[in-house]
Amino acid sequence: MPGKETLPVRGAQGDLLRLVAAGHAESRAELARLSGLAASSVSLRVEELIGSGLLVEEGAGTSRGGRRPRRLRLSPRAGLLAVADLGAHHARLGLLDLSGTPLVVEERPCDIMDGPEATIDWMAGAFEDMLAAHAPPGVPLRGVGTGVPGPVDPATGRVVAPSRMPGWNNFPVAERLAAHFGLPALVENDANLMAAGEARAWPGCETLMVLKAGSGIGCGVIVNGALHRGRGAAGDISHVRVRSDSSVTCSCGHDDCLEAYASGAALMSVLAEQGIEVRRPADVVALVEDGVPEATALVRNAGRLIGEVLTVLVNFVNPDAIVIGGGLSAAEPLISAIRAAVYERCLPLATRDLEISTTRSGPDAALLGAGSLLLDAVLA
Amino acid sequence: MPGKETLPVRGAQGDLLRLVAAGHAESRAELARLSGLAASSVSLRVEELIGSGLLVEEGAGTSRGGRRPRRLRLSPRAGLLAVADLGAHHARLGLLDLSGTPLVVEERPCDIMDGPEATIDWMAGAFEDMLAAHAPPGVPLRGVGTGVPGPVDPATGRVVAPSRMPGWNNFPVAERLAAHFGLPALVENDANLMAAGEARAWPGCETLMVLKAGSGIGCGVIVNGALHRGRGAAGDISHVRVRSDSSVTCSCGHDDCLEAYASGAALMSVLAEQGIEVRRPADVVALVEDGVPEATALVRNAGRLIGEVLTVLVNFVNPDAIVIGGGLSAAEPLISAIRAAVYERCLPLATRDLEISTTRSGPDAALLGAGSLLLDAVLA
DNA sequence: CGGCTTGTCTTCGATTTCGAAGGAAGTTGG
DNA sequence: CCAACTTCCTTCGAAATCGAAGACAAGCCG
Repeated sequence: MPGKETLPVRGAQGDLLRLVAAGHAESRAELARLSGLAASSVSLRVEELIGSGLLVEEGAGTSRGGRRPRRLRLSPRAGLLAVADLGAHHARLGLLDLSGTPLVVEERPCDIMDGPEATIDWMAGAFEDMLAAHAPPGVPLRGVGTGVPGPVDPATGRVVAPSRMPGWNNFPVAERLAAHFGLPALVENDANLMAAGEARAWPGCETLMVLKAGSGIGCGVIVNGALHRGRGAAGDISHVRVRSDSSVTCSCGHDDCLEAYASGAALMSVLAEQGIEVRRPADVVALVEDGVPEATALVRNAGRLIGEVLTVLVNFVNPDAIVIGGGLSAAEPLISAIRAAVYERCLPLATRDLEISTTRSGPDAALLGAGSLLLDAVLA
Repeated sequence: MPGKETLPVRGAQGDLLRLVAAGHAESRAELARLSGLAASSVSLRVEELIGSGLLVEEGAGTSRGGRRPRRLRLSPRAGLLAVADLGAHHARLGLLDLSGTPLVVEERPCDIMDGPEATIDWMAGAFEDMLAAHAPPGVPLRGVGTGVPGPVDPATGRVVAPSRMPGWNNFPVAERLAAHFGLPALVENDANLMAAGEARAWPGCETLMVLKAGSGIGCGVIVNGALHRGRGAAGDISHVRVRSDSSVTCSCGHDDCLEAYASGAALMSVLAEQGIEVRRPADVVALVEDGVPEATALVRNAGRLIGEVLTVLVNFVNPDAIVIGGGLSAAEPLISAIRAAVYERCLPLATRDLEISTTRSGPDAALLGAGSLLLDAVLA
């Protein structure tokens, strides 16, 4: 009976379970090092966790010069997480086991303009479909989480002043989800989720900036290994004023915001003015790959503007890496223009070991991040 | 015999001592809440710490509705810290007890241009003078720390690529100090020390940006209550490109750095060109207070430029407060120009509860910060 | 004043954790 | 191949920690 009841989240067992689930530890020895507990205590608790079916021993790890460790994993039967990443016109949805490994990921069309009530109902229905189709019998759902394309107040789980989500302002999304499933629920900005997901793919990097370049421009920040939320808007770079000859007024009311020049939406509207039909950021990438000069020039300029904004932040934050994801990140000229700007203008101390590259987690980064953060809520 | 021997830094006693020393806890009950230990265990360990003369009970605190707590303090006889803040032409030096309370603070002229060897010898001599004059007999020195006006590699305690400290590059300052006194030693950038010092004066603020506006422009960042060091240059804002009509080349080799327009040094050189004699940032403040229009306009412009740079960082980091210190911070027009720029251009979510004001810890902020950080080294 | 509530601190048996010692299972290097 | 070393994991008595119960000391309030 693998933990149909509540999970052991308190005390030493909970600590050890968290370390394994978060992917920080894979063996009793590692658990001892990271938890600060004595090796003997770790063995005792791990034996109990295996006994209750939450952990499983799975083969041997690689030796570090001595006896090989016996690898520990979270049992796939310990529970499931249902996660989603809401976009403007479609959503990715997934089921993960408690170690964050996806069982199934789907993309379905939806429309957040229908408002929060309808969208949450739709999402709940989609989750139930997926559970019916893919969840092994007897494995309980432990938590639900979703990303939204707007700022979220970390204290309340409410969406706050979202520019692309009319009708959602101050709606208690997390509360509703929690009530519907009777489970811990998580709501977080989509770029923040991407950052949390990437963080697991960049071991050794304590400080990370993860840029989401899609229709909008978002950024998530990992500081000291943890997501930095600030007041819910942390990581915002879209409304930074950029140096420009012309003058464009942004939806926020100010002039010359980065978003008005370098977001996917801005690029698409310029292309449309030139009579080139594009519907999504991926179409822009396709134009660039086809060598359409107008598109390439636009994308390169967007990269330069983004890079100039990043220089300020790189000097200030000194990240270990900048990760670029989102629909536009597949466009090479964007990446190279960002790299050029950052390496040219930043302090040598800040760029000496700085890596700038595209996502390692791919399109599921946000779902993985939702799993990672949701785990903290489930095991707490 | 109040702990002439080594301090108990390991295990529960160490944890409790740290909590009291850092100012987080003042009673057994608070210690129990913050340490996670059972109240009974806390009482046992506290009794031992009092027995060994490290803690003292000092009167009663204020009731929170029930019995009044018996206040705990670090014994003034538990030990001393010697701390310094090196500037270009003068240094502040102080002796603190282990709870960070200053016994004595002095300002002495010195010249870091004499190079690291001479300066460290000078500092050691000054510390020994002060100890002889002010240290109660039998109270041991537990650690030594200093701030320097340049970046410091957090891993090695070496000064790295300092623009205003020729001869210091890569010099192992911390190592030398530690060797000279045979004690834990700390070396840190001066703005970072200011930030660590201010952090203790802003309880409830998890994320803080502390600007040091003096001859140069520095900034220290507190994220989640801890100093964010990055690669040693974190918090740098002096080499951000600003929007400007003219074009000035900075010492870093790039054009139009903030430092070249808004630092105290830059203001002084402009005033000098106009035939107005000034020798230190305080003289600029005096001119502003005397209503000299050239000085006021210059300072206000500097504030605007600094504020525009801060807008980017406020949107990104979402600090709870921006604290402005350093020699120029006494100039009202600087503060109000910074406020105007930040409140005008930042996202409402980021500025809603943002406080922008001058230092609460005053001119000793850096010394207090050195004490705070040094404590971690001493109790570790 | 005397209950009532809230919060602080101690006592003591039950439980958990520690740490030293040792066995198990590898790697490294003659 | 064997000896020396490393790392991983378990065993078992000693020591620290927990937590429930209660004494103690206030503030609150009629």
